[in-house]
Amino acid sequence: MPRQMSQNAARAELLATPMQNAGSIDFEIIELLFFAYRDFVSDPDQILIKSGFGRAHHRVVHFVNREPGMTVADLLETLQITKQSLARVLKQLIDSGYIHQVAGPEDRRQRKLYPTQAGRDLALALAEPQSRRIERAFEGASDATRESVKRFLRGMQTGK
Amino acid sequence: MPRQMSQNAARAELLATPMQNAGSIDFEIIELLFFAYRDFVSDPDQILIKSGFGRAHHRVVHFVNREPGMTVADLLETLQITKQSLARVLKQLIDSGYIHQVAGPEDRRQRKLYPTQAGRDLALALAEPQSRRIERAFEGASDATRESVKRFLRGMQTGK
DNA sequence: AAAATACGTCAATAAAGCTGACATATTTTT
DNA sequence: AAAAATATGTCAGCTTTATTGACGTATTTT
Repeated sequence: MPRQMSQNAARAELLATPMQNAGSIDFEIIELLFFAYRDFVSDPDQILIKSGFGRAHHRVVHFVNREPGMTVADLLETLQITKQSLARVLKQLIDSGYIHQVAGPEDRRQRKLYPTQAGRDLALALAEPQSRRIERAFEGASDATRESVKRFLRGMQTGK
Repeated sequence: MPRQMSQNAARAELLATPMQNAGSIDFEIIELLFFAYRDFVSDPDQILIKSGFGRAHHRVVHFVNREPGMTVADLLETLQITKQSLARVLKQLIDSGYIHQVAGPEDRRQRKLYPTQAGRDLALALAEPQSRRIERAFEGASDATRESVKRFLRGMQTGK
């Protein structure tokens, strides 16, 4: 009987109705973004496990390859993490020969970051399955549709 | 002179050319997805810090609200994490009164999960800024465009 | 009665982030 | 020239979120 009562008391507070698209909130697209990104990063994650690297290494290798010569400060800004968080990951990539540092030619305090050939190869290998997944998602889509998706994704950024 | 030489040796391996859209790989959209998701989760993150919760709690609260009565196994499948990872987060949410468990009516081994009113309120509060951001990204877009974006995001999922 | 299932939990570990503090080299400002 | 600011590196300690492996309990299925 006491157990029965506490169960009833609890049940009284519970909501059994699904939270649905209400009050102008589109829960469906919120979930779609979650699932899309979850699977999007799962591809490179599998590859990275073999090298002993993680998602953080992927991001660094990617952006340094996209913009060789970027500084540590640029990278911090892009990734929106702290200097100390980046330090460990960056050091491992430098020690492993994927990234090199060069003192800035004008401002010698700066450390400009460049990929090695191994770093370029790694970045390409990681991008490939992601690219395949994106192509699959775009299958049959027009150029206009592709542009619409890109415009949407750009609009999702805070900096715009 | 030795310093000069080692610098030259290093420079020989470096790649100064940006990794651009080549070999059918669209790096731009890969980055757009990264930035879009980075900012998309930053909104709820700010709110969650106040409650002492994290991103993991958000995901659990969201899905339990979306599908009240889902089991622990359902949640593990959805989030694609391990039972032990979920355990701590779920326990905290139950102890804090955001989620309740009820033994399954047919299969009493199951623990069906339901939000409390506080849990529903939290899920809504977290979804609101995300919804605003999505609306901003869709500003001026047609219904057809919105559908195209959703179709793309669906296509990004492994399970499809 | 035995096996499988759903869940909970203990222990140990790792990756990735954080804050704060401080050091060094270099450039800019006063 | 001296002082302040900047770019980077590093030390130490901490937190969150995840992992694997092992084991226990209740319940259902075989």
